Amino acid sequence: MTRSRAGSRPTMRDVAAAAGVGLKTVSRVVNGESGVTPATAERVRAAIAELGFRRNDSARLLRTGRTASVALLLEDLGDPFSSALSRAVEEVARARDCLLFAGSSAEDPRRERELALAFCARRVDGLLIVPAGDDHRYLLPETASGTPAVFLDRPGAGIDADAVLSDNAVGARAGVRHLIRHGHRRIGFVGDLPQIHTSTERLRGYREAMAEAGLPADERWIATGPTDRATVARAVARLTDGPDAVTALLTGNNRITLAALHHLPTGAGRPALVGFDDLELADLLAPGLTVVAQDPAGLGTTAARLLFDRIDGDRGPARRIEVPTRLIARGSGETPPAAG
Amino acid sequence: MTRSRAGSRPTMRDVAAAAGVGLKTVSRVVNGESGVTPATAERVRAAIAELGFRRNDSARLLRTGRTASVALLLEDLGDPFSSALSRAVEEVARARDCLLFAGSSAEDPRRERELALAFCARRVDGLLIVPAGDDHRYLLPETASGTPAVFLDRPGAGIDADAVLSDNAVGARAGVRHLIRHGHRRIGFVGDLPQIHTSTERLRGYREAMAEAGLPADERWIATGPTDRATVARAVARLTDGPDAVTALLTGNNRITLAALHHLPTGAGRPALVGFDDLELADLLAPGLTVVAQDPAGLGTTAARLLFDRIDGDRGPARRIEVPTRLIARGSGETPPAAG
DNA sequence: CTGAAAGCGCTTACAG
DNA sequence: CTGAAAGCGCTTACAG
Repeated sequence: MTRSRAGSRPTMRDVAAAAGVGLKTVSRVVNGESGVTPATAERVRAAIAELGFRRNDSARLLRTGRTASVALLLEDLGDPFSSALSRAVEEVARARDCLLFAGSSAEDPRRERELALAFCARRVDGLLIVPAGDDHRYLLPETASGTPAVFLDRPGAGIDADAVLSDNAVGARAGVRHLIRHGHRRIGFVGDLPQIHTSTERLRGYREAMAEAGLPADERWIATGPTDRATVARAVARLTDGPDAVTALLTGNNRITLAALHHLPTGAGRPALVGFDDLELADLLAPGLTVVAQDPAGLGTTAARLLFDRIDGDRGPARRIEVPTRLIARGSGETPPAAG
Repeated sequence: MTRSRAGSRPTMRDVAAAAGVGLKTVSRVVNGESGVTPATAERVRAAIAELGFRRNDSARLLRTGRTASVALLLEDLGDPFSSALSRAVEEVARARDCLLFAGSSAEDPRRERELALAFCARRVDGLLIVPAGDDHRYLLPETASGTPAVFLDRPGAGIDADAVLSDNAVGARAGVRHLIRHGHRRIGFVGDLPQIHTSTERLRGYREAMAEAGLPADERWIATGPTDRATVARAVARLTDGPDAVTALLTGNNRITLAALHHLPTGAGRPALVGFDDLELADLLAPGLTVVAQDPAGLGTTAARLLFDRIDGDRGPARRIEVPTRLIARGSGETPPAAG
């Protein structure tokens, strides 16, 4: 080994010296450019192998002006929704030889901002954001400087940017219609905090379905708030108790559905249930869990494609794309209303 | 706006010109270094605000020699195990102001290699790998050049590197002991392909538990192979049928457990079941699913800490750390053997 | 076919 | 307190 300094990596300059050629010739060989005699190329390749040289892409990209990377900012990289979405984004990025930075905001707006700006400082080619905060004006200088951003799952606020969303209202409406079709009239909705966009949209779908069927949507049948187990348990208990108790429930997301499943009575007295978001094992429960399934992979793929269109120079007006949800009937949403 | 060129980002040089100061003074203000009069600093800050300047960290890091990023190479970013692991790694990285590249090998050794080398070419400070291939000599030049690698879930091959693994044999042994304790004597094992390290280790644990209880481990009770639904269904049918049918099963991973749950008879005739890997909703099944749970977050945290120790200069011999698994009894593993 | 010079956007080492 | 020069490891634009 003729390494200049041990522990530090050889550079093109080292290779050039070892092969007795100019820097540019090494660059030509490394990049497969034409105009190098086979003999010279061979000498260069030998030097590369001997030194264990690998081109520093960070340096190359600095010169080139792009970074061949995009950033994906999620709520929580560890939840199934985020991870299915990430996987789809990765696949699109990969087809473009683009690497992926990933990070979680942990639902903290300040952390979202810090991470997003850190990615911008690295000069990622584009940004995919599942927003936690409700003010994204901090991104205005970045998008104005040419770093496109696409919002996912929820729209950005205070910024005119692309957004790729589930058709939340349509999906919730479909879920409630399904319950109505199975004979339910008193249907409850348990949702997330009202300041969350998806929560509001799903509640809107619930109201629309009730209205179009000529059913009242009694405010006592609607509960929105934190989604921890205890709070949801109380909400479920309230809605399913007393003379005006609901006979069916639409639960507004994954966590709420899980909490409800734990606290709902089992057996004949159990209200019908449709959950928003699919769950692993949902088909193995008894009865199987009927859900309005989102398509996280579809969201990821759509958003990533849109982002790359922007990176490629699409300057059209901001778009909002809705990705369809799908009702999957498995049993829990098809039980008839209990007598009463 | 006095931007030099629209669409392209302002640089420190632009800021310096706008503020009428030298480049180095801008650098001082941006980095919060001392030795700038308040008045000068104020002029610089005004120029920064007016131009919408944000320091290019990629350029800074090129000069500095590190990249403040690590790469996480998973089997599939979209599966729950990977995503829980990623989340833990991210948290450790974040505490070090380090960004995270993430990628999936999709269990393709060639893709693993491509991605790993692409990360090395970006000069990540370190590499975390859940290996797909069984030959990692391609990494030798990289680790020799000072990019540390830590293997996760399975050890690397052909390279003397750190590895952080689940205590697979111990966990499987605990699962089988649990079944024995509940009266089972004929216990089956359905595992992944024998060339997979975790599969072999879990099978070893199974054999150890049988041996220490003085029970035969009839080869007809052991099935290893692909983990698609159909293959597992056939294996389960074979093991649970006939006069020598097993009364209990240890399923060697998540996918196998799911397939088994779909194909096992329900009700009284169902064999007892312990699954390796926990599943969401496992406690809502009837009976609840008894599992040997891995600790993906623990794996991620441990591996990330080890990696940063290496990045910080720890040159000690390669370590192998085993992260404990945990038996969670929920019902399916506590049913007594069916008469016969 | 080959290579010296300049530059990507910063920081480092140094001089005033 | 301030800044001009050199350099991180490459590519670009150009000249031989």
